[in-house]
Amino acid sequence: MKRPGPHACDAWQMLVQISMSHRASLPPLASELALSPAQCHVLHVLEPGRAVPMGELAGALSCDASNVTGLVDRLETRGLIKRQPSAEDRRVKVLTLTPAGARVRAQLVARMTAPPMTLGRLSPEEQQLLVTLLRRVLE
Amino acid sequence: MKRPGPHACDAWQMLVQISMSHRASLPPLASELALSPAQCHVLHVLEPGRAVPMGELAGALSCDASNVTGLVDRLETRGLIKRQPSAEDRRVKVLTLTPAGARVRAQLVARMTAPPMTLGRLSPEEQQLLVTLLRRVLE
DNA sequence: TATTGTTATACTCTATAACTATA
DNA sequence: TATAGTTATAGAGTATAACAATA
Repeated sequence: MKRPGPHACDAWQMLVQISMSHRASLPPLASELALSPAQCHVLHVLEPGRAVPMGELAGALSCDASNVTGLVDRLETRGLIKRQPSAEDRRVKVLTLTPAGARVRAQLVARMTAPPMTLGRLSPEEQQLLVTLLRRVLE
Repeated sequence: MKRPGPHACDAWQMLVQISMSHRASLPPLASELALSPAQCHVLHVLEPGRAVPMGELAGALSCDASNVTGLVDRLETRGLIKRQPSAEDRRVKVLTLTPAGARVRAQLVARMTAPPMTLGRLSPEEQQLLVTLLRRVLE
């Protein structure tokens, strides 16, 4: 892979700016769904139909495994996710969304991805272009 | 202002994706500087040379004022920021970075905005274009 | 022996409610 | 009377270290 390139810093700096303001927008959004920001992050990682080992979740959240135990406890108590021992390796427990959890996650994603009005400053063609560029950055 | 537009959802969805993965990257980065993610957010808001009232910080973080008190307490104890009563309204306390705080913030911003290799997938011209588009979305 | 997840502990983050000082 | 910030309190988020079960 090539080096990031001359304008990569500028571009990334703005993406970081967006990320930080997105971080600030999460608490009120989470509050509407009676979730914490951390719980939102868990639900965002747990895509419907996917079974995620607890250790993998810890990796996705960049947090300690002991922390995941507590997060999962609370979400499981609320009936949004469930944990089951893995068939192959019985040390592992895999997480899946419950139907209720999938509904809450859908609401979460819908609100989280409601585009801000400022995107309207770009023409449809420019928006399409932005999508194309970001898609390549994300893979 | 116009409505967001047809491709705004796609674009914003990808920006959210970037934001969530950026959220996951913050804990290890913060840890290197012996900070918490919340403290990083405070330092990020406190640009060098700017005096920010505590209430304004609470707004920028979307959190309660009582929470800001604790965050500021700990950062002040570490000598990274200082709070002073405002001259105009003595109920208000304004926050500024100390020289040490400015240095830590500079390190933080430098590491936070180190562009990921994936930006190298775009040509310099495309990176420039991305910068232009994002700048207009950000204002 | 090494690894996955849990528990115990301690500290930080966070909101709510009551309070103080100022306007 | 209203507002900015603090304090007290309680619960959630988080890491470290010790532990249990499994590999």
